[in-house]
Amino acid sequence: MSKERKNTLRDSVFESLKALIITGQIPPGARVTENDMAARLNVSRTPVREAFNRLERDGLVVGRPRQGYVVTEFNLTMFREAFDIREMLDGRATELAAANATAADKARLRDMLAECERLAAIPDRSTREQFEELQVGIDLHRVIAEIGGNEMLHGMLCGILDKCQQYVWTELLWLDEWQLTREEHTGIVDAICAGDVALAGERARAHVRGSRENILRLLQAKSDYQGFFAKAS
Amino acid sequence: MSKERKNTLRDSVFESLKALIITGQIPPGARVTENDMAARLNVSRTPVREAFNRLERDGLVVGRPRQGYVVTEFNLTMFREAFDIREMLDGRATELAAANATAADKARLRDMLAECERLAAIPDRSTREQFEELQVGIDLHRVIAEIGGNEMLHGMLCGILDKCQQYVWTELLWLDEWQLTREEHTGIVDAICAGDVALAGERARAHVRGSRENILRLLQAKSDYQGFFAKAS
DNA sequence: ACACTCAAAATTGTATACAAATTCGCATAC
DNA sequence: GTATGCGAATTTGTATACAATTTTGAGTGT
Repeated sequence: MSKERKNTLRDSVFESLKALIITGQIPPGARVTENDMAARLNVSRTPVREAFNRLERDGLVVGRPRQGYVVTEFNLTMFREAFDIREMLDGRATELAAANATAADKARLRDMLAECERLAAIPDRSTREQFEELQVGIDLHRVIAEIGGNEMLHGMLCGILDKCQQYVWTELLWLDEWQLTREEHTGIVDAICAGDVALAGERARAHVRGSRENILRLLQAKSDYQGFFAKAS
Repeated sequence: MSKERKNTLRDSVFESLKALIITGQIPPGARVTENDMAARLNVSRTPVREAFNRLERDGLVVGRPRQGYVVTEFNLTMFREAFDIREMLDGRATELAAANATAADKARLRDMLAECERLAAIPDRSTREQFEELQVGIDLHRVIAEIGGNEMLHGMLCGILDKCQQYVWTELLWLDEWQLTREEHTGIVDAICAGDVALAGERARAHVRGSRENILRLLQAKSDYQGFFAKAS
């Protein structure tokens, strides 16, 4: 049991599995069985099974009756769907954040930006440090949604961001574009701090659109992306 | 086992419980235990337990460790949150439907409108028939999202609509306003059939906004709504 | 060499047994 | 009469046993 963040085994198994999937350590298309995971995490099948249920509900795995579970494979269509939704949710959440952010909230966002800059300034950084910057950058959006105050919206956006994180990290994408991402994040936080609701929302939406187009362009530039993306079923 | 729509007990238990909750037969705030439900549905605790997990993930029940589950209580804040999100999702889904609907899709929507009209024309209709009209009216939105083609958006909207259906039906609301609802639904379907993306989206958003304001007004007119709505925690 | 059959293995679906934690009530002390 | 403490009952958390179904592969017949 490498991670035990929650009280119940079910929750810790869920978090462990989600992390393994989102970070690509268990790649899309990989078959995962209850027994394997139970043995790997030193627990019985029961909590593993319940974790699988939640993962399936979150769209991270798909399971067919009596045939086992497979980490969700994604194709360009699903990618576009996710980013289309994320544009709406992220835009709205950012508007709410601009309307509601307290001084403490603003400081928290600035701290996260500073952490990104710090990680970016490390020369010849490792994959681990690159992943951390990606993580903080995505967490920024989660925190913005939290600040916005709509709990339901926050929860939905977190689910979408999990998928986006998996997409991006599994493909190890756009390492040269992170500078642009940091600038856009700064612009969003600036607008939130200024309390400019419309500007913050539009910058967030533009940021998501830009990320989507950027990633799509890079994916199509990769001649072998067919190997990563599942064939459309 | 009154309903067995799926292959697995877990799914049928989930559907049964969801129906009981959405229709208010198990009201918000009611305590539900695994043993009770297992006995009531003549199954063991295991499938009941897994159904509870999914219900909790969908926000229909809340469970605290070793304390049991309670049907989610809702307050005005959560109501506003849900309708705020629904306005976005429903609007976008309707735009997509207007862009993608085939002739068969359009016929299907028209059929659903006709069914609403038929149910509305019944004189002195029973609660059962009123519920059916509500059901078809909400299913109309589900079908529109399905036609839109964004699977992820469809799934998210269905979850929100479950909550909205519970809100509305539990409160037995706005029986006199159904005529207006039918007219708005007709306007939405008309725009979809005409392929007018912008108009369809705007009509859908206006419809959701109108429903929200309408329900809020009626709720606040009820002097005793405090008895139905939980105190803000 | 290929196809077909059947049995065994793998895997999930369900039930049940037990453990741990919380809640509730009753008895007792003051 | 009230408060406190302890134990029984309730309820979920976890593990394990068994059932049902699908897949796989070996073996045989042509």
